[in-house]
Amino acid sequence: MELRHLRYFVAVAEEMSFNRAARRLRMAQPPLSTQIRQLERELGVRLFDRTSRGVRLTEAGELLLEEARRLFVQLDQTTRLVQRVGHGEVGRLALGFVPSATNEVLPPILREFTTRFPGVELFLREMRPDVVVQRLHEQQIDAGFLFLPLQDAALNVECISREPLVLALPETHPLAERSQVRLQEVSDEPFVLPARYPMPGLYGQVTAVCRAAGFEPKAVQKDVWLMQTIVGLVAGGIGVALVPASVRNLSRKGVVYRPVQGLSPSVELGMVWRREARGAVLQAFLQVAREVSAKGLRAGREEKADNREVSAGAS
Amino acid sequence: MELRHLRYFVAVAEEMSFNRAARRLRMAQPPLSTQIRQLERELGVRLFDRTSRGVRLTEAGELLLEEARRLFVQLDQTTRLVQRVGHGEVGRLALGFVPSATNEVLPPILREFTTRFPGVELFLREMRPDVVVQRLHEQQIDAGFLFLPLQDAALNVECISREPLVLALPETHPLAERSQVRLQEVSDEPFVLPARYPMPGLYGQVTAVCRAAGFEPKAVQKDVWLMQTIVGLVAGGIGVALVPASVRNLSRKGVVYRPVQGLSPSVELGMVWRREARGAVLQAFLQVAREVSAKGLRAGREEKADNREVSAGAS
DNA sequence: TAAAAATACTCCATAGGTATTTTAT
DNA sequence: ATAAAATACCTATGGAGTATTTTTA
Repeated sequence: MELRHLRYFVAVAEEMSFNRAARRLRMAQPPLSTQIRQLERELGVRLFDRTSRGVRLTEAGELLLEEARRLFVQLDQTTRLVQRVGHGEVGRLALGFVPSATNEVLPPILREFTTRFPGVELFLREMRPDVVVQRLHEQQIDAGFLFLPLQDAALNVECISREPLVLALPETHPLAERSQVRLQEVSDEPFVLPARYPMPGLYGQVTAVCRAAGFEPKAVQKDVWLMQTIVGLVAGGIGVALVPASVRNLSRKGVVYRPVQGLSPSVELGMVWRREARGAVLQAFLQVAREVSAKGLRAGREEKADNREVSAGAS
Repeated sequence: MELRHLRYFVAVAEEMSFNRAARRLRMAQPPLSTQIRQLERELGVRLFDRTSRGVRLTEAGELLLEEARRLFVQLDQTTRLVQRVGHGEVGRLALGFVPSATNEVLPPILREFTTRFPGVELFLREMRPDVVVQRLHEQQIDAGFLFLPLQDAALNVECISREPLVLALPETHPLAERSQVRLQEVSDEPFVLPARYPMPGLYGQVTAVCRAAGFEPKAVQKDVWLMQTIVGLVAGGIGVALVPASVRNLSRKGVVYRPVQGLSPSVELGMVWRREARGAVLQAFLQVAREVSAKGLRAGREEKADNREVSAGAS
């Protein structure tokens, strides 16, 4: 039996006539008769009583009509749902990310994604970057956000935002007067340093930048996990810190942020997922993230251009 | 989409391989690939992730697999049920009959039918013969049992049992001594006569038989509806009556039944149904009734043969 | 490189069309 | 006599087969 048989059967049953049904099905009457006979033969049951003016359903036919309609409804619903799932419009998505991702990057992505894919159930979990990688391998999360670099053959990585480090100073600090500083000027200051994980990440960026400026940062406090904590310590006058520009969004009282002269936007927040992952929901999310991020990076470049002008004016 | 596509899809999903699935489906691998691609294209969704060792279902595929299986189960149940209904194994059947039908004819038919078609819901209703005809036309009942003759162009009639009239006598009646009587011997007796309906029926039989014997029955009581009442009146000594032989099954105290010499089994109980009725349940019932009745008639002939011998011995 | 799926083509089974007959009112 | 379905026969779409290439782990 094929769906064709049932479609034809329903048409004949509804039209109460082979001729009219054939017209409705855009086909000739004889092949329609043939197909219905095939169906009757396969079932071993007469479905219609043929009279000289049209046809009438038998009891078995009445039953089959009901069931066939139900079946087509079910099939229709199934196709719609399969399509929605296939297009990533329905499903679930688990994300793991370092808290800093919520400063600038994640909110607009999530806003756009939940708007465009309201059928997707989101599971959001903040976690340390090494845990992000671990959970990805364990398939506990579908994608993650953390500071680059990251190398893992099983994972795909895409830079989703790029920003410079800025210097966080206690507002009472002499350099707070300045609109811009050079890194060498803080080479002897005590530094509050971010946590080291089994990966370069932000700590690597900070130390690399300092080394490039010709000094090793003196840690007054290290392995601080949250940016919020870092700027809190800075506000307390414990020391200074190099933090991603987006941390300014925290706008902590008692702390000022100053651009560092000659520092390129080198802090990259990356989006990470399993290389072999194929889920449509994930693909849809990646796509949305890319689009939003493209806007963000464009805005970032414009901002950076503004900065240059400002700094040029100030210098 | 055709069921073929879903069948193939389920096979591939279950085998996790186009090659194995093709083998299971007794077909070559390329056309299988083609059909699956057709399905994917029609749905606009990838159902499998192809790898170099086999395939894996996508999320959409997982969903479709579940739904397709459910759909096939539903289809299977539907076909079975349609077949049962088509063969008259499931359904309902309403019968109307004159009370006399329960003396001999109906019980074995019903016993056989309910045994062979336990899925059929029976509605039984005793009614006057004219009401049987009326209810048939109104489609309130599917078949009826009543005394013949009956002519109605819209109805089919089949004789289901044939029996002679016998003479019911009060046990105190002089003729009760005899093992057999001639009809002329009761030509002056008062008769209890059955009811006349707008049809010949039993009343017609009785009067016809008497007229053939050369007299008109003197009615002491007429229009009696139930055989039970007739024999009750006979037991009360009110008169005699001619009743179908099967009435002897009532075995009313105070009444004896005597065969009437030379009387052929001319009382026919008929099975009646609408000529255009096509219901499978009805057809099945008619068939069973015919089979049982055939046995009954055979038994009847044997009994009659026995009677002849007895009467021959007694004469 | 080896196993699996995709592609390119060929063929034939059968769905569908045309002409006609049969059937039932 | 007429309207509808069945039958007979023909056509051609597309499902399935064979040989080969492409892909990916």
